[in-house]
Amino acid sequence: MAQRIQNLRRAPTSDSMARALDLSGRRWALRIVWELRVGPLNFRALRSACGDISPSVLQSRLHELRNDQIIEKIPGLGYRLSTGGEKLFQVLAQLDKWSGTLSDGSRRSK
Amino acid sequence: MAQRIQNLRRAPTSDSMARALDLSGRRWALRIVWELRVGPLNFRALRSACGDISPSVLQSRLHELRNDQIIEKIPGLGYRLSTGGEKLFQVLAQLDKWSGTLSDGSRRSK
DNA sequence: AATCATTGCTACCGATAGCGTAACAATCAG
DNA sequence: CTGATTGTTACGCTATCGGTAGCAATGATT
Repeated sequence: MAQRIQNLRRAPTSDSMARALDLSGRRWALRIVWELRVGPLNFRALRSACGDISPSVLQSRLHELRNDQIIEKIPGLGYRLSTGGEKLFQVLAQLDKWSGTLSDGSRRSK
Repeated sequence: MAQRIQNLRRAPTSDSMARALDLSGRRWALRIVWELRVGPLNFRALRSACGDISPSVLQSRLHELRNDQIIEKIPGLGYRLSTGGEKLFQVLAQLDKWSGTLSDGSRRSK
């Protein structure tokens, strides 16, 4: 593993990766993708799945995610992952596994 | 009542995953981890690697990431990924691959 | 020692993003 | 019709972010 890091030593962060990281850095963006993993959810169901996130923020994220073609809106059904979104979900599945190792004594710092 | 269709079966998002997603949702958090993949960087180098992020935000993220034991501070060397941080890096490597497929026509929406 | 450069970091403040609540029109059930 | 449920927007408030400047501490150079 130290070797793997070694090999990447000179690769600068790609534009696409910077975009992906920027996307991830918006509140609720990944959570929304994660909640859609089980199938389509409509606006209100999605909202409650995310712990009653503010509807204005949800609306923003939905637009952005649609813009990036990660989710799509199906009239009468709600929102669901696109093909690309399902690929992103695979990554999040890894994150889910990793999250189990997150130290527990970590509450918001200041 | 239409809700009977929605909330049938769903593995609820675990607390640890919610924490991980929350962490990812803070600006620059994952980018910082990503930039540290090449090895330790000191405060100013890290800042410039992230595209001259505001030092106050960087400082906050560094505290939080240290709190979650994702990075550690090495006196005289700067900041580097901890063991857990390197595991997170593996996940980000997946994200990096995925990012290549991110649709290009997506500029910030509002 | 005096000077200069570099370091990590903080202070300040304007700008933006996010939150919470309340509503709205449209649709559909009864 | 009435009443419930939908997606969505409006509003005002707070928290977070961003940009610039500046500090004290350390180390090198003269």
